Amino acid sequence: MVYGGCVPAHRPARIGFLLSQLGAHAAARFDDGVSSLGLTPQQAGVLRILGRSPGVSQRDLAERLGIVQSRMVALIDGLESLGLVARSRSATDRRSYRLELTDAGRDRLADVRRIAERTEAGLTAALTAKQRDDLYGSLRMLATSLGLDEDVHIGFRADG
Amino acid sequence: MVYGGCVPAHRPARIGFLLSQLGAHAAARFDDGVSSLGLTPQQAGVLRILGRSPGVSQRDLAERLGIVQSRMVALIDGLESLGLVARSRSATDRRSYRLELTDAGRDRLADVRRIAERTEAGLTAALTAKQRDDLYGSLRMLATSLGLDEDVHIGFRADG
DNA sequence: TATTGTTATACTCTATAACTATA
DNA sequence: TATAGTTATAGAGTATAACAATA
Repeated sequence: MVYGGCVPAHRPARIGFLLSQLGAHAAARFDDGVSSLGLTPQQAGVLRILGRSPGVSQRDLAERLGIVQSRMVALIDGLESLGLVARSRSATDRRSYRLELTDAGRDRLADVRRIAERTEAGLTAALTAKQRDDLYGSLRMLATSLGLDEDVHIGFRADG
Repeated sequence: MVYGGCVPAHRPARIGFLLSQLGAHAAARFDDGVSSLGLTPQQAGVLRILGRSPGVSQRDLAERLGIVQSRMVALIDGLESLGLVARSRSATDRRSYRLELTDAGRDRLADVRRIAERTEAGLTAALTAKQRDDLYGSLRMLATSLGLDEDVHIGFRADG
């Protein structure tokens, strides 16, 4: 028995519930933050991926974000009309676009990262630095063991 | 400096993202489970609360679950037609209902708890018992520090 | 006058499938 | 024939606000 004595061997299942509850809360706080930039969490996710992988197509992007191709159209339309993303035709396959951040898009991505760090700080304010690192390690191990991709994130939305 | 050396002092914000990602995954797995019982996660949530607090009104229930009163009507209608929940008029205030589990409802609640434990086991299979307990402690501390209620759970839904 | 439960309506978000242009 | 992008439409889920019965 590894249990330290303060936790019953048949403790009710709570980690799943807490993860779901905290995850919804974290997503809502991030939504609050990017809303102040005039962005949705989905738009922020597109900026993040384009920052790391310039030149991807709408189809690639849709697959990485776990959404349908047809939804990507309006998503990129919006970012393009904000001047944050630019479409150009691929030289090798004229059916597909090369998507890239504009200079303004790179600036906005930096804003998004600041928002993410501020959200993170607000979430974990009650933890010590060691607790934060341990938690990060456990969550990473969980995500890896469950085969969750670094980008794909079906649930990153507001939910109130 | 408390950092152990393996984590940079300016590590990017990831705990919020991981919480949101894992939370969505946990909710989706729980949804899979209760779907096999013919229930939605919301219906399962109602059963859970009624198991602990028999006799509450629809309004109380709506507030605890963080949803609107008007949505509760169809939710209870469904559970009533499944024979899992019973409405009776309150003796002291004939505007409101007393909501209670039926015998079948109690049986189904036991099924839901089994599903929750199975989901939990699947989620945390990669962790040692000590890691599980530490993680549980950290998540509890987070939820408490953020003022998250034990019942209210705006994000417990499918998301695919 | 305020509150519980109810209903009707409208709105948001999303997937599906049909369409075009290129390959 | 298959694929990238596009469009139109329909469906699910939701909140909003007006209503009846009771306090």
